[in-house]
Amino acid sequence: MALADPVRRDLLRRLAAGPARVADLAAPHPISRPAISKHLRILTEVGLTAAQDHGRERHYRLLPGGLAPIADLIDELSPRPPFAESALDGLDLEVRRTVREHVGEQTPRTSPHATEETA
Amino acid sequence: MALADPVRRDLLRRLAAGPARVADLAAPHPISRPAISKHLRILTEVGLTAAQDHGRERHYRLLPGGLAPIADLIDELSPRPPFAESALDGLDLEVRRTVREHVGEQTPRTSPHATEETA
DNA sequence: AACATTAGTAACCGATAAGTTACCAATCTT
DNA sequence: AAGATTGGTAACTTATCGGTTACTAATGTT
Repeated sequence: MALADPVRRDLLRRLAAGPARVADLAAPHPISRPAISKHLRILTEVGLTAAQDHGRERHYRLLPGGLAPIADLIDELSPRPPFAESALDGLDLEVRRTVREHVGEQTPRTSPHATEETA
Repeated sequence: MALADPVRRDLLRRLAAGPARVADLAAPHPISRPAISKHLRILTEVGLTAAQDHGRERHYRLLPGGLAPIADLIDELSPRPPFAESALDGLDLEVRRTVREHVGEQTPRTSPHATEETA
């Protein structure tokens, strides 16, 4: 994903404040200009930015539409209206939990990763 | 970023429909179960999911709050109300463009990446 | 008690990604 | 026209990532 890289996110934030030349975009970053160039290419390829040449400089700007796919994903992952099924699953879990509770047990296993709750 | 991987996005979509066991989460994917385990660890580390043990099975569920950071980013990148500065930059670009227009020029350079507009 | 099932860890491998330096092209400046 | 500025490409290096197989632990089943 294009948003995966912190440098790229930074570039986008900068561009959210308006178009900018490559040199200006690169300035705040400790990495080489070719590296910035690559990031800009990636952002452009996925439709998040676009460029316009003005003589020897190139102005990049944000294409807000490019965010749509991610926006879609996040609300696809927000079980807002129809959390009916979800609620049922939760009920199911609750039932099983309650049942096991009455037999008495602990759950160690091989130090599982961040199991937080061991209901 | 955790959302960078398609498998992970799939797991999240599945979990959006309610909690699930690891085996069920792994089933639709052609990759090995340890690979799924890794993905689940990553998702859990960034706070997108959580797990509960039920005997020998482990139920993962979505933690909707985990999406906040990305949600924040996307609307941070949406120059909605204060696009005043942006508008000014655009104007500036337009001015320079217009000026150059009257001198006559083409812009080839070394086959730049997806320059689209060469105003 | 023996076996099957569920799931995590360890160690390793190949591909990808992000960075570097060196170089070139085009445009502006003087 | 010479030199400086701007920005992209090429080739390479290294670190990270996603995957694999082999193994182990714990729980459930018969």
